[in-house]
Amino acid sequence: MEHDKHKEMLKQVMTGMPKDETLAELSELFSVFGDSTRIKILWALSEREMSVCCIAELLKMTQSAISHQLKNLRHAKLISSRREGKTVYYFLADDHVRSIIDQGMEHISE
Amino acid sequence: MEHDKHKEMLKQVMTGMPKDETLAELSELFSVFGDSTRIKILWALSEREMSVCCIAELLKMTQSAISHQLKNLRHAKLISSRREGKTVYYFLADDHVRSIIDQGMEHISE
DNA sequence: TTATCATATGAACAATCGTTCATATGAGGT
DNA sequence: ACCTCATATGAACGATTGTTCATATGATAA
Repeated sequence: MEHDKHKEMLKQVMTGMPKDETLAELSELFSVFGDSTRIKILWALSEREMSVCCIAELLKMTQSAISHQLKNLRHAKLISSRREGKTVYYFLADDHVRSIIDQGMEHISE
Repeated sequence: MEHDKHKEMLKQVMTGMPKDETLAELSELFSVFGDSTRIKILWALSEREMSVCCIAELLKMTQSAISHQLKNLRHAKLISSRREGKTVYYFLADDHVRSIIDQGMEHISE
């Protein structure tokens, strides 16, 4: 029957799909990339590690705004930090970050 | 001087950075992936093309909610559609989509 | 200690977002 | 014409988000 084949098909797609929790985690990851301030920060850090005020100066934004966003990025484990005296240097946690950005770039430029 | 080297460094990072418009476009792309409903839809469509009501049934969500999200995905050029009688079938616009998702998946599973 | 510089953080605000509900459009079928 | 099924859409709602402002913490120097 037609209806049975339909249900069969839905079931098949369902079983291939990762569990809700995983997909939620995935969308959370992408939403971190979904803000231009954070993208700029990530890009800057992919060039070299930087202090908070340096990033703020580079992006012409408030130190507070940057600090808040660094918190988000740190929470998503995309960046790490290192303290040297008064200043804190931030850097990319791994190079998945850059490859995700590059993949997105590739999609845009077509 | 120390201060000149700092400005030099900032300038160098700036020149390497894509222009604001591009980064805004990039973050908009990622924010489309930044919602679990949309991720689920994209995943489903990466398995096979599907009608609106089929997606709604699969995700146990309202037809309206799905339709609104399909609009977002279509606007981001991640999906296309094909009409067959009364029903409209949606499918992935290209396979960048799947590779972006896979890249994200790779980051999560570590 | 006190002063200063670098960074972090909490509250408040406007703006954006995803869903729901009601309704509109559009394409058959009778 | 009418009815029905599939899809689209506008308004409204609560929820989340990014920035600002004010203030707190933390580290160094005097």
